[in-house]
Amino acid sequence: MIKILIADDHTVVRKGLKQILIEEFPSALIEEVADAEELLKKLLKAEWDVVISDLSMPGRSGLEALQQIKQHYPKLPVLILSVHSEEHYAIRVLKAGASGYLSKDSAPDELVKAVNRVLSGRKYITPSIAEKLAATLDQDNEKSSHETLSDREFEILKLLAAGKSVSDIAASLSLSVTTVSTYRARVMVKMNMKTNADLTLYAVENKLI
Amino acid sequence: MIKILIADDHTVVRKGLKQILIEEFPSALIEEVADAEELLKKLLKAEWDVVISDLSMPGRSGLEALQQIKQHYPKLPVLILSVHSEEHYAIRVLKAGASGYLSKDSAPDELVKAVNRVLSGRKYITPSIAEKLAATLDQDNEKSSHETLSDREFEILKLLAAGKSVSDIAASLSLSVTTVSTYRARVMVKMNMKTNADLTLYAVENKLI
DNA sequence: TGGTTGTGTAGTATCTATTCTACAGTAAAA
DNA sequence: TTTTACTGTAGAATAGATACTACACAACCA
Repeated sequence: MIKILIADDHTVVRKGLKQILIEEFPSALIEEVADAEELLKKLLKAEWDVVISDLSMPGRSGLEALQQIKQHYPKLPVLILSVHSEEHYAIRVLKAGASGYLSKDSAPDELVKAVNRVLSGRKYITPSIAEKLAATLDQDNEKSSHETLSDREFEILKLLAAGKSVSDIAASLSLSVTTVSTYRARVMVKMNMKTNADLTLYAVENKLI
Repeated sequence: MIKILIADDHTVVRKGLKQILIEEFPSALIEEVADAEELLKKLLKAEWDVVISDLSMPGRSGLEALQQIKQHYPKLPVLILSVHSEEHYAIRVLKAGASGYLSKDSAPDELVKAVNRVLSGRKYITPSIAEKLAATLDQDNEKSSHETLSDREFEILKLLAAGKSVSDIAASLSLSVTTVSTYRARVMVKMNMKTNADLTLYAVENKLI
């Protein structure tokens, strides 16, 4: 029996995914969790064949969760689901060890295809992601400046661009304010910017927010 | 029998919504469409008790669709669903005639509550939206909100939106920092905003910078 | 004409952010 | 395999921003 674990903070999305999967895998055992914490707990309690997880969840982010999963269960295939278009995340996510990246507006049969594929131990890469992958191999210099940021820095960039205060961010990520400020400073240097408004503008232009 | 029509371009979301509604209204007839075009077609073909529609769909937007629906079927209740937080859309959507506004991460029972409510002919307004509504009543809504600002306030708005710091502005205008801060606070109140990022976004949208 | 509202301006106390520095772990390079 | 570069993290001292309150003056309207 196939065991599938779904992690997403939106009930609607969880129900939808479950429905789609049940139709394709009637005999599968499918369970849901609403955040990264629960996800990690469930992994401890039982063995799973595949995890389908949202990228943006409250508390620990999906990316962090993914890294932890990969550390403890390197063989467990994880499919990452995201509201963001592939452009800005796919590569990052795959590098972190995901077996595939799907945007939330993918067709159901793409989901099914992806699940089947990762169940057989392979990766699920869409042609357009493959292209991006190839591109990053060629010239690393052509990439947009935010791609030179570390995961954490990128996370901070988005939050700042969206208008969150340094201390809010620190609180929500359980970091010290000064840490967040340090990230901010590094982002500013790397991206050659000075103010949060620059970040906001950049984020708008590049559809990061 | 209750007849519910769901419009959303994401299959996952449609399935999820349907699932939630079926659990609450087992005898209801629930159909789905994937875009505004189809939605309008379905409305022609049959009578519905409530429409639940996404705001952002390919082609014609949900807002446009809503306006057309309200023109032809003023009595048909429409619940608008959105990925955006209430802040920037709720009021606009309600003004266009929607019976309610729900963000996609609302809990399922909020959806059910909303549906029950609009089925009984009333509107579904969350407390926080109600507050926003009340706030906009006082204000002069004909002109864009920055026109209600005094000259000095507007000046500050532009400088802040461009990323200048409060103390830079104070220095360049030979004012006390606290004075500039006070202007900023007044701008925020008048424009119903919270962060400098909001100002930047507003300024970009309205081509002020 | 006298009350009310909007505007320009600040001070004090407090909260928030930044700078500069540091350190450990890891990945990459020599 | 040593060295170097980058990343994640934070503290102490300092700089910067905000809330709250206040006040004068002009305009408006009753």
